[in-house]
Amino acid sequence: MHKDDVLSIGQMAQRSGLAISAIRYYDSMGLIRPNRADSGQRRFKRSDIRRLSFIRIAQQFGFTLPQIKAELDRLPNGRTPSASDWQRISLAFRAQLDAQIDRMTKLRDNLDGCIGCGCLSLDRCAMFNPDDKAAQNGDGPRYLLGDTPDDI
Amino acid sequence: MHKDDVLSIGQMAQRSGLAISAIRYYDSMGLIRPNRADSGQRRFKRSDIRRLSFIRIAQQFGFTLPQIKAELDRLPNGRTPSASDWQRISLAFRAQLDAQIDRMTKLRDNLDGCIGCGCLSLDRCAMFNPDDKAAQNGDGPRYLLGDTPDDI
DNA sequence: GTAATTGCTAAAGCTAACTTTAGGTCAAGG
DNA sequence: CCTTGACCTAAAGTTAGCTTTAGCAATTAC
Repeated sequence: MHKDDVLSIGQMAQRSGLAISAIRYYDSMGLIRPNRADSGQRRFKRSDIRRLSFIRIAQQFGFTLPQIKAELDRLPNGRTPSASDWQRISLAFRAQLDAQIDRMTKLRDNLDGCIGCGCLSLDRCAMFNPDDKAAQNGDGPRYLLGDTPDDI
Repeated sequence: MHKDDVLSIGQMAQRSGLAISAIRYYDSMGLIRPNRADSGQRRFKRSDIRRLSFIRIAQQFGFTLPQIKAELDRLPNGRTPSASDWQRISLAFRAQLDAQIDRMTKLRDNLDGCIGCGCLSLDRCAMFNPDDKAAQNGDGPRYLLGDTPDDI
């Protein structure tokens, strides 16, 4: 009953939907640590499928592989995420996601204000000057969408 | 009065906040087409500052340089975006942005449902199975966060 | 028993959007 | 006159996250 609990890399690829090369890459990065057969072939535990799923999801949330590795490394004894681990981790995911949505939404608000506003000054336009950098460097007013007399 | 209307690449970098190397790169990609002095140095028009600003903003919206170039190329005679150009273009931006926000929001909804749901099946969990791929490949039920008897 | 499949490693290649480096030109200041 | 600084090109390097290639070993199928 425990013979089939060990999976080859090809089986892992099938079950996870990842490419074999990707799994090997994760191994090289230390995100998974499969055992090795005497021949040198990788032998995965079933629970490693979960690790791979976890990696894919974390990537969707915009985390880098080093960040994901850091999260996995926090789990004692290299175990795969349990339900309570998941709860803690998902809160971090949620924060990351909220930040991204927030950024996008602000961008959209700026854009919406900009579409109809007719504001043509680079100094004042929130779209072209989101963090007010241009307003600080004192190069004088510049024009964005309207042509300055000199431009014509 | 028209002497200062021509800007060197260094002045462009200062005014746009971009690195000189980036501006040269955009030139090599055909996103800007500055004139050249007899010496070979690039001579920019004031309105090119607008083109650079445009590039930066479009990038924020997730467009690639080839896409941005395509948009700029649609402007007759290589002119910089006018107010009405901007209105048309910003609608495309808006669509792109909405799609991204939508994607993120769906992800967040999945996550929220997942945090508390205790759903441990890879088959049914929306988070780990967003496009129902796993449900199709008939590998039988697999477990994600709960340990299968065999895993212990 | 042999052929096909699967696995292994190390190293190079890929994409995007640049930056860095190396080597050279040109205008202005002291 | 000479040096400094801004500019030039072509080519190589960078980062992330992989994939591809080359060359070889082990496993599986018939």
